[in-house]
This record gives sequence, C-alpha cells and structure tokens, in this order.
Amino acid sequence: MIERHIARLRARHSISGAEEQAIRGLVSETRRVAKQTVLIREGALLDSSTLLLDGLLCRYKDMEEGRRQITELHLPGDFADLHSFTLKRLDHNILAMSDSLLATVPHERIQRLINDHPRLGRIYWFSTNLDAAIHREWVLSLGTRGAAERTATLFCELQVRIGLIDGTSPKEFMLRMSQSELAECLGITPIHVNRTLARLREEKLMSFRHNRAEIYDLAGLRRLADFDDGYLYLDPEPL
Amino acid sequence: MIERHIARLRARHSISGAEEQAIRGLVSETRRVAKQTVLIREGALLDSSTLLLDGLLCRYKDMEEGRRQITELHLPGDFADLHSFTLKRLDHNILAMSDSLLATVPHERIQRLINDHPRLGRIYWFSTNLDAAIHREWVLSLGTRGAAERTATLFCELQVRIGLIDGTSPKEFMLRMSQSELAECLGITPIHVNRTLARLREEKLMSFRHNRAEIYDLAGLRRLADFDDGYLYLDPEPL
DNA sequence: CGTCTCGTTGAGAATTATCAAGGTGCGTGG
DNA sequence: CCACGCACCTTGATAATTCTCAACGAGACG
Repeated sequence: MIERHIARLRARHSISGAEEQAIRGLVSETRRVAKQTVLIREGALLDSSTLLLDGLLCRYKDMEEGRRQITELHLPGDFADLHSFTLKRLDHNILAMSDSLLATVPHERIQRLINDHPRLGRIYWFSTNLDAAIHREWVLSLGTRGAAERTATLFCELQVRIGLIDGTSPKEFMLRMSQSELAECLGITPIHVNRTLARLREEKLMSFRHNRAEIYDLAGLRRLADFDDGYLYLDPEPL
Repeated sequence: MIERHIARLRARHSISGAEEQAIRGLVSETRRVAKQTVLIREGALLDSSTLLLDGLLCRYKDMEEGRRQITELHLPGDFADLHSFTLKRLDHNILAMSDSLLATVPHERIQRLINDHPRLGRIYWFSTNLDAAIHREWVLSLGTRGAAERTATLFCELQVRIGLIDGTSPKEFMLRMSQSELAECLGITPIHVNRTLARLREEKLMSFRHNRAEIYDLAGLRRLADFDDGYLYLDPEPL
C-alpha cells in the first residue's frame, strides 16, 4: 500500500532505488480506523507521524458551538501530520473521514531516514511546504472566490491529486464525504453547498452524488474556478 | 538588525552561542527597497531567501482583474520565503508593503549552516511549518468568522508577533498598511473594512488610524475573535 | 492651491445564512 | 418482506451579511 506514497513523491522528485528501499522501511505496523475517528487532538504531544495508506483524512480546527473548518484533505499516500516532526504538537485535529488504513511512523525513524539520506530530508521538508501551498490556495479561495468558484477549485485540486497517485487524469473519483463535510471545507453552509452543487450540475460541469464526483467538463470547471495547478508543484524539481 | 531574527527564534527554541554566531554569518549584504516593490514574482526560480530586517512584507496571490489575496504578513525578523529553499519557485508573490531593509541569504549558505548545525535545520523547518500554522488560522478565519471577528483575530495575531521581537505585549504598534491592504488580508472590501474598524472603535476594543494600531481592550478583542494563540507556538519546545 | 491617495458615509443590490419542512435511500429488526 | 428509524439531501421563504456604486471629506505634498 505504500506504493501510493512513493508515487506521490515521484510525481515531484526523482527517488533512487536505495532511497525507495529506505522509505519502505518507514512502515512496519499498519492499523485500520473507522470513519469519524479523531486520530489526533489539537495540542497533544506527538512522537510519530501518520501516513495514510488508504481512505480519507482531514485536518480541522474547532470553533465554538460545533462549527468546524477543515483546513486540508489527505489522500492515500499523504502524510497527514509530517509537520508534527518539527512542531511536536498540532494546532488542529486530524480525523478519519472514511474507514482508513494507516501507518504510524515514529519520528525517530524519520530522523534516522533523514540522517542516512539527507536528500530525503529536503524532500520531506518540501512535502510540508507543499501542504502550506495548498493552505495558501484555500486562503485565496475563501478570501476571494464565491461559492461556486470555490467548490470548483476544490474539485479541480482533488482531481489532480487523486490522479497523481494512480497516474491518470480521472473523469470520476470516489470521495467519501457528505455535503456537510464539504461545507466545512468551503466555509459555506451545507444548504448552500447543496444549491451550489445543483448549479454545477445544471451547468454540466460536474456532479457529486453518493460519494462520487464526476467531472463532465474539466476545462469548463477549471475556467470557472480560474484554476492554475502551479500551487501543486507538479513539475519535478531537481533538488 | 539581525537581533530581531534571533529574538524570534529564541521565542520558540533555545539557541546556543555557537548557533547564534552561525546564524549571524548568514547575513552579509543588506539592501533597502521602497514600499510597493514586488520582491519576488510567482514562478520565478530562486536560489536565495529573503530575511526581513526592518519594514513590512506580505505574500499575496493574484486573481483576475486586480483582485488580490494576501496570505501572510511578515514582520522584522521573519524569513519571507524560507520555503523557497525547498520549493525553488513560489506559488505567490512577495511585496514590500513599506520601505524595508532586507538581507538576501543564498540557499547554499543555508545548506552549509544546516550541514554544520543540523539542529538549526530542524528549527528552520519548524519555521516554515509555523508559517503553515498561520495559514491554517487564516483559513479558519476566512471560512468561519465574520468581518469583525476576522479583523480582531488579525490584530490579535500581529499584537503577539510584534511583541515577540521586542519582548513586550504592546498596547499599540505601527503597521504600515492601508485599509485596502487590510481588506486584501481579510477577504472583505475596503469599504467594509472601514465600517468594521469603526465598529471596533465604537465598541472600545481597538483603533487603527494613520498606520497605527491601538489596542484599548486586549481581553475584549481576544474574546470577540475567540483568539487562542496556540497556533503561534509560543511555548519553547525542546527539539 | 491643486492634486492625489486614502478614508468615510449612504443607499440599494447580491450573496449567503437561517429557519422550516419534506424527500430519499439504506440498514435493522420485527 | 415490510416498517421504521436515521442520516443525508433537497427545496422554499425570509433574514443577515457583505458588496457595489456613488459621492464627499481629510490629510500629504509638490
């Protein structure tokens, strides 16, 4: 299952055979968690990071009276909290949005990997900076785009990121989240998400039903979103 | 002028004398830039990072037809683009919002510092992860808070961050930006910023006039913002 | 003294939120 | 197999927030 993590890295960096072997050594025990399990709570002291092998995770921040903001979605192959390697405690929670398969990677094991392969240290540092780039795009979306444009942007992002781990440009993909959870990503109410999805469907751009996104018109969706994939850093960098 | 960078680091990590000397060695030439200078353009290939010694910088992303979203503000002592050390090109622009004094630090010099002092590598990695934590708080603000709460949050953040570099908890501070630029941080229109600031003034929480923020009631402002400084990682971590 | 940027105010429009009520699909247990 | 409950989705009507357009005021500076 770690193949998807390797694929995600290889989308942006060359990884040698020796490095790949070392990365594979990160994962030993894996565990399954049920959807809606809170994996990590804000402020807890951590000495390991969580690699998502299969399923869907998110980072979210709590507000008073049950309001939440999801700040990032994590797909298979992502480390959900690699930043805990340096931060030690997180400023947000991590939740399994679907039944998921995880690997727990102790920080000391990451430290050893980096010591043995300094270039991988740079690559994992890059990876946390890529999360920050995604945060910035969300800031842009939340700050400047309307509900439909925002929604389109999110699905454009997910379409690319899901494509990376299986090397395709999917016309459809599963996304195990409800309209309410989508609303928590987009900073709008669930009701408004519903109306927005209806509009995107009417305009024949995409649909999202029963946990399945179907992109009817990728170019049109990207045009609506004013989507530029630069923030996903898809061009392999020498490093 | 690099004292403020050291102070900013020391707010979160212990720094030995040897490490401090090595950090001081990062800076040789400095340069002044006039306000409104775009220092770095999205997509440009970089081989150095910019340390802000004095002034005010921001990261911003462009939208069509002149709209912009500021994604982070940088105060003296901050690296504005340490993430370019791994990303090599940025997904956003960097602008001097006021006349500023900068140091340009070549990436190879950072690499040498990290090789000689691996612990500083962790600390600078932490620093980019702290930027990401600030992004997350902005995502939370933009996604869930109304205009007044959002504005209050931003000033609470700046009050803390400015305090860090001179070891105080300032009741007032200079912030060389216009209401329009504030609007670009907050994702609301300049007109609405104006009304929001008027409201905060009426409620005797704070004022912002002539580039000067004055906090009348820090506790009240924090209450309005529902401000929790956890995301600024103020407790020194062992690391 | 004119000009320019920035801040202020008012009125009306657009977007999104809230409240309320059904509808749909699906698993569970009678 | 059907009935029920439950979570999620859908729709309508109204309210709150924020935006847009327009005009005017204040301060800085040549």
